[in-house]
Amino acid sequence: MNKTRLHKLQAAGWKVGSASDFLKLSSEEIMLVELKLSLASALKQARAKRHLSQVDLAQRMGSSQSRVAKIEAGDPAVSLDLIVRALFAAGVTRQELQRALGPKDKIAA
Amino acid sequence: MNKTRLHKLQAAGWKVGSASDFLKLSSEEIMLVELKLSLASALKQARAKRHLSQVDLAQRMGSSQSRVAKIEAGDPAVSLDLIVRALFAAGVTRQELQRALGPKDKIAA
DNA sequence: TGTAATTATGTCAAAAATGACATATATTGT
DNA sequence: ACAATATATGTCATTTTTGACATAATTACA
Repeated sequence: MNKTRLHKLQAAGWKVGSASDFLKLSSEEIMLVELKLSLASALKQARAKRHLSQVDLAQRMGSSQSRVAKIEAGDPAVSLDLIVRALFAAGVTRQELQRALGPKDKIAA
Repeated sequence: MNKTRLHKLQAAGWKVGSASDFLKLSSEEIMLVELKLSLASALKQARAKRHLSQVDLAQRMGSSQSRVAKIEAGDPAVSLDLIVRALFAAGVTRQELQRALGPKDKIAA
């Protein structure tokens, strides 16, 4: 998930200690991962609610079944873009997406 | 933004008409673009509110000033992942992110 | 006005993500 | 148990995205 970490120095030096810097970056990455997992979960629900198979959804979004499976499995090598595209393809509205970002994900029948 | 479109046929054929299929894909892509633009806007606000320069933010997220500029400019070749990472690096909470997804983006002083 | 700081734009090699495919493993209905 | 159907997992060539860098344009402030 990280890149060419700790190169820094673009303009001025130091700004943040290396230890807290490390922790900060980690926590932000954790937030992103958690966000993705929430949306992956929301996708599973949305797809189930509409009785779509992974193949169906893959067709709708111009992707493949295996990729849909990976999205729902929370595969780290899946972009947020793809997850959100899947949600939209599954018929999720922006408002529903917003709700899915909330603390408690309600399971509507 | 699209890929190897219209290859289809994974399992069964047809499922959706090509015309409405085209429109559907377009509308979903539009939704994604709009979402990105909203978040780009939210980032600009968040960064301004905290008096961070693009260089500051770039350092915080281990990226570069030019990339931050591109995020905020709504450059289509910027991933949702990067946008959200920028928001988190700018100190935006998940709850605030949720609000930013709402219909009206309130401009808090 | 100048000049320092900030932001915008373009390019590119390297890194990451993608769709497609094969195939394994459930799950469901008979 | 069997056969469909659905989902999971692994691999890989191609496409997309990335950070870095150069540099232009804009803004702020003396």
